[in-house]
Amino acid sequence: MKLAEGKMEFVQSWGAIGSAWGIPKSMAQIHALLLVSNEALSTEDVMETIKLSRGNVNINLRELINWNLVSKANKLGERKEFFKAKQDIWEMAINIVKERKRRELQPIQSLLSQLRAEKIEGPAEEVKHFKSMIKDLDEFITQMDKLSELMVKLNGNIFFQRMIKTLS
Amino acid sequence: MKLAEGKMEFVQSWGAIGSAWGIPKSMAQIHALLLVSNEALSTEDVMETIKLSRGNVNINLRELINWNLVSKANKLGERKEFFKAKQDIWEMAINIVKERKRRELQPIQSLLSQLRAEKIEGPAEEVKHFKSMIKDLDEFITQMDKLSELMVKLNGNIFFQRMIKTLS
DNA sequence: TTATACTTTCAATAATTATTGAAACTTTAA
DNA sequence: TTAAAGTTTCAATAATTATTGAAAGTATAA
Repeated sequence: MKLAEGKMEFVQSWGAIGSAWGIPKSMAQIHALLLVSNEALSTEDVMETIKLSRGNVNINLRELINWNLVSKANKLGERKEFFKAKQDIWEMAINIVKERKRRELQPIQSLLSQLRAEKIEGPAEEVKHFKSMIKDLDEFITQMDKLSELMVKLNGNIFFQRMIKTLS
Repeated sequence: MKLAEGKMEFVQSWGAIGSAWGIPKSMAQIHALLLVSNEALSTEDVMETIKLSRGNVNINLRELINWNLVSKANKLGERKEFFKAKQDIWEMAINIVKERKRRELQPIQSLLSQLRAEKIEGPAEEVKHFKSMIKDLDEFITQMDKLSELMVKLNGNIFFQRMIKTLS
């Protein structure tokens, strides 16, 4: 298999996988292309390689930069902007976890703490069930939150990585 | 706040949150309703409470059963089927993790192992970069896979839960 | 066996989300 | 300055995904 084919296969599949992760297909494809590219690419390089419109590429590159998965790079003597994916996989994962946490965990937390603060009126038995459900969820989410922070803190800690590798 | 209002607020918000998690709104709403309900509900109970079509409720209940988040229950002397959410939050989380693993991790793993097996032709330097990217990703995904298995195994292990609570 | 209560299916439709592309804006070199 | 190169924006459109509802299917009691 030619290198170019391999790259394209990776780009296409990463796009499909992205969809399953709730990440727009183009965003995932662009990220994949930058990941497998040795050097920084321009907007036009990306547009041509994966046949996307300028607007799409521009918007998704910005989003990738927001997620801290991609950074701008300048090439000597070139006026254009170039883009490069951060290469450290562990760091990449941390950033995705952070982003998911923000999008997925935070809204739950604020809902639950709001409901916990309410005084609920109704049949004692049912109120008890409702309250305890909310409480359990809240505690669980708090634990997940801490687990993800732990992961961030242990970023690159080779000992921890070995531990996971060994266990299970 | 009345109990019924509290429940409905929870159901609505859980639906919105579900969307952010890539779970169909109706599915999340139905799950939420069953979570806060003291007793098992029939298809019609669900339809009426959250104003959804019969087909929708039927399909999503089946999906929730597949995920092992809901189970069927029979009521004495009733011909109808009733549905009840599994109440243990930790177990619920495990099942969601399993499902996500299946949907999100497995496709990546098969893509990566396929690409690792390929002989790639091209400029040595670039091939090296491509291969090492694929390898790093594969190793990382394997670690995540093990971490999730670990989580499943430690299901309900109060010691582990305390550890997380303390750390971070 | 048949009428009834209940469940499932799926083509049509609605709702949501992603993408395009052309116009407006910004920066730079001459 | 201003022309050219480059970037950003966003309303319109396309693509995808969820939902409906009516018709077909199944199980049960009499």
